[in-house]
Amino acid sequence: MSAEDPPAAGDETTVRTKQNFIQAIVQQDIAAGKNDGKLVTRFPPEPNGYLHVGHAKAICLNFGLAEEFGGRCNLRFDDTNPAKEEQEYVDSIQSDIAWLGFDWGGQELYASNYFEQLYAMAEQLIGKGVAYVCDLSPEQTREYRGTVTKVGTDSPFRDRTVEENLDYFRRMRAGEFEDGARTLRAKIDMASPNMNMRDPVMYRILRATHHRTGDTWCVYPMYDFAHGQSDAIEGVSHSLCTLEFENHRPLYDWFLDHLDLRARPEQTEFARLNLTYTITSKRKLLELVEGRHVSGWDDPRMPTIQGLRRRGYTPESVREFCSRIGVARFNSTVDMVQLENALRDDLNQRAERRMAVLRPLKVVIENYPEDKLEEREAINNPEDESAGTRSIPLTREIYIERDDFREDAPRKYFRLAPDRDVRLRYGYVIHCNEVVKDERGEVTELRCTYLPETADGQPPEDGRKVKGIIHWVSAAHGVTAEVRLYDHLFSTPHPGDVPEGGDCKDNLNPSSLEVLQGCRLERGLADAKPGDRYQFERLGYFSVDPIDSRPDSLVFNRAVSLRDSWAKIEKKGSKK
RNA sequence: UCCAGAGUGGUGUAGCGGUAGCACGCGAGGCUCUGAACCUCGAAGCCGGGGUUCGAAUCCCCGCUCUGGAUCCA
Repeated sequence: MSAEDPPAAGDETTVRTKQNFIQAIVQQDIAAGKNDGKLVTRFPPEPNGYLHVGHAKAICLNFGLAEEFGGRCNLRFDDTNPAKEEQEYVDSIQSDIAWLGFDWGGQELYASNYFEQLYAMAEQLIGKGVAYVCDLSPEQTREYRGTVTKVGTDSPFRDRTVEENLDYFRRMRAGEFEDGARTLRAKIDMASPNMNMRDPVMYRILRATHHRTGDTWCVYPMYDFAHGQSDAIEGVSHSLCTLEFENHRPLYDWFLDHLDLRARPEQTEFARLNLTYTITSKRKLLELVEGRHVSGWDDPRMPTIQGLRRRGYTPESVREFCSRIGVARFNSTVDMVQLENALRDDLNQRAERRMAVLRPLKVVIENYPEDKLEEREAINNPEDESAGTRSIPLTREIYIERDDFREDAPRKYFRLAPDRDVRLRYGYVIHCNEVVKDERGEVTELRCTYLPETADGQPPEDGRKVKGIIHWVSAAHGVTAEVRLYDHLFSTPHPGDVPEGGDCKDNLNPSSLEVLQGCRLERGLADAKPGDRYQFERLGYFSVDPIDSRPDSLVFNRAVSLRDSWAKIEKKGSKK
């Protein structure tokens, strides 16, 4: 580059990297020397369900920040409610995070690790006179709390002495009282406009076997009493959570203020991810699984990490998606095509091309000798020369896609039709002479002739223009497989928007799954291994189902179709 | 009704007092042995009203709308 050259548009010195508001906060805090200039974040799932794409956003945020600023991100299971939590979920969550490509240092943490310390903190607050044991029943507690518009009423047990509270709390731990008989509450303000500050419960009595601590405890801390202190214990500097915890921040800070903790984590909230045509609610996803509307948490139609994984998504594409959608404080719904495009962009670069005919229609090339077999050279990936080439056999009888033939070709349709031409990808131009039908009038076979001079992309001698190019598979050499096509799980963009008494399940898309048998794949695909991904030319990206596929009966999942501008044209035409 | 938060093209996101940018989507064209990819061009936006200022998406005030908040859930 000569000295006169203007700086390139992408010049690093001229482009300020765009950052989201949390990156900005972190950068400022580090510059200001907060937490000795060290960033520590955490991802704190409750092990009571499978992770979904919304969690992926939080994971990418927390782990991504740690990577970017040379900090650390802890994986901490928020396991303070033994009634709901299970080891199975712990395992799946770890597997999902690892799949996404993040590293928590091999050492997962648990809020339950801190039960003893949290208990001591509770006694400390009792000692300070800011926590008390309350004998109100759950129902009474609710009544005394008031409503959003009506202030609460002080509990009659609010003014017990420190000694009395300590005694009761120790006996709670010792198991002297029934489940639900007493609670430990923070003495804050029953008239606070923030409901979370109306003497929130810190501990409840609950006899349930905990997945880690077994039966050693019968009192368990509530989320609010566990989360901030767990952050502090771990030296977390930035505690990122979703918007619905905004009203909890004063309480988060209150506990920290009243305990003598060295570290001072800071909670910042961001908007959770919503995606069109699906739901990101653990509860509702569970309903779909339990109601058998899907085959399981890993059904390829599910927005769970396991579902995306099985469908054929790459971890890179999910991370790229998370980076594209950004992070903000505004509740928003991201268009599903964003996710799909992230996958397309990734696989377009990396996936090898193959030919596959999903709905086969036999074509006999009448002037092609029966015993003739040509090996045609095909490019494995036009985006990556190093992927090389392969050879595919061409014979007299082949299969083409039913959709690539129309008896009555609409305007602008430039594939095969009676007395029309089309090019076989990597092969010759063929001309359709005759349409063979069965007694029901259904097209069963096409009789065609090929133009020998049109090999290697050469045009027909008579100057005819052939615009259409279609994929095909030799009838004698293809392998048969099952292919599963997926569409949106819900038929409406905002399935959660339902009228009173409605249910998002009313919006389920009845044709979200289409199973195709007898698909014909190019011969080399016989060796495809579970999880392998390919672009089936002109169709989309497909991967071998890791659960149901067998070497002798392959099952492919369509992860995402290719963009289809013909479908768009046709749709537009039919509207007019 | 009370508290908290948020409103920038269709969607998502930058901008932090000085000509409103990016991505996807959309439209038009080009290229192409994938109607893909790629390239070019284009349409489209600061919730409303007042103020402060030479100058406001940005600061102030008043509205409007949306989201969240009453589990011994997280």
